[in-house]
Amino acid sequence: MPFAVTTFNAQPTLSAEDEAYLHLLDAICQGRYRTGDRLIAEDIASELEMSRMPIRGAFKRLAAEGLVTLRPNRGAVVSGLNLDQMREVFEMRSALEGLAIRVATPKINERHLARLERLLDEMDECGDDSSEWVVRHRIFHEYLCSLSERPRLMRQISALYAMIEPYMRLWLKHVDKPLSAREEHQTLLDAVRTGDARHAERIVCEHIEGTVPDLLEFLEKSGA
Amino acid sequence: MPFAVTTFNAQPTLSAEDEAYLHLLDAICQGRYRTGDRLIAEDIASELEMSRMPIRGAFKRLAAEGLVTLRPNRGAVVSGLNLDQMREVFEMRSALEGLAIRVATPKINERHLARLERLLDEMDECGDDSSEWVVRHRIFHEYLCSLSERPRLMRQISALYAMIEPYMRLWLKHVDKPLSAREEHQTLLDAVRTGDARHAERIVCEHIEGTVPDLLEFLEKSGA
DNA sequence: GATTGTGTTTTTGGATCCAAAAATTCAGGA
DNA sequence: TCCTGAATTTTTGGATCCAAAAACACAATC
Repeated sequence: MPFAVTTFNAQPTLSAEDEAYLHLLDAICQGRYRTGDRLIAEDIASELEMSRMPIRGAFKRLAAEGLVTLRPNRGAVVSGLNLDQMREVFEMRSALEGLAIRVATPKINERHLARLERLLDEMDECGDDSSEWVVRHRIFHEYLCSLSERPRLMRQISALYAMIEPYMRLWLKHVDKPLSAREEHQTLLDAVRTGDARHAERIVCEHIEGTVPDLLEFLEKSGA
Repeated sequence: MPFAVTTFNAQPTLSAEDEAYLHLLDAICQGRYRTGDRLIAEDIASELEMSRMPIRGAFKRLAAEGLVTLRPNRGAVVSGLNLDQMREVFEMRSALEGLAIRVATPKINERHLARLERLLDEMDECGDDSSEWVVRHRIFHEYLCSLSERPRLMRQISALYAMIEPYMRLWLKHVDKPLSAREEHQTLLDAVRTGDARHAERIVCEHIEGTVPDLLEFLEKSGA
């Protein structure tokens, strides 16, 4: 039984805690659990058919990422972001994605660019399904950042994106996404293509910070 | 018993897990646990006179911060940083502290500046005690960053500093700290004083990135 | 009707227990 | 002597158990 085994067990049977973590992460990102919701370990445990223990572990991980808040003896609640915190997260995203793109730019070749173009096309292709657009938008940004080959930086960027994802979803469900979206991303790719790292960095920063006012205005009106 | 109580219990009896976390964080930052050391939950549990459970929680928190690595079924080891990872952490520090200082600059008044000057003096005062200098250096940087009033950004910066602290300690124990240190920090404060946020940002970035080559060279030679 | 106090239920944090995985030891063979 | 591999010991991840804290319900009082 030489190599068939490894080919088969491609999924290395993720632990109960991983399963719980993924489940909760997904539910929060999709907005199934909302800001302020209390997460009751026991309920989730029986829902996933495991004991309360791995759930506790998952809570801690989520708390470390800032997605839930852990009050001593009072359990976990979904954190959510108020307007100030939202601004803060976008500022951090801007700084870190800027860095990622700056580092990535000199490493990017034609193959990468072709793939990035394709990811942009795929964003366009999802038409009115704004939820799907958010998913693909994230994939585009994360793939671009990943070309920096900075794992720790990547993890941080992903964590930040997870926090804003439910709000992005909410926003784009209720307003049309700015027509400039495709254009902006295209501009970004063009900047990357020229190989001017600092320039590309500036473009992402502007791109990210540019969406903040509109998003905040929407959230303010919808009384989040 | 109106107010005496609250005055008394200023320390809200931190949980077993918090205690474990703080103990381990301290031990790692001080270099008492070294890169690659296996952390055996049971040993630490009996050392701190508690069960293995809160230790496991602390491991998870440390893993989320990147200070330890958790291999499935094979426990926790102190992560440490190789040269590439070191570079990455400094890049991230540069981006995030740059952001913090940029946000902080317009909020800084004379009182803050006086305090910052005093913190610089305190760094000078510790003479040859390089370990103490590292502590005060961190306090200076973190106080300056904290003036940005961005809690999430602060936590991230602290986590990054925790990772490099043992190496800073090692470095400054074996080489004299650059005489330019005081000068550089003074330049930074001067920049902040002018109120030019972007300029101050550039100065911190240069300050942080400037220490990387020397530190890396030292670590390379000492074969870390 | 609002408020306070008390007794009950829920939920949490931590301890202990157990099975499975990994490390370690050690005996036998090249 | 140096490998190899089975038996033993550690160590881990998860389940269950228990005491203490918090939430809840509800009756008595103002």
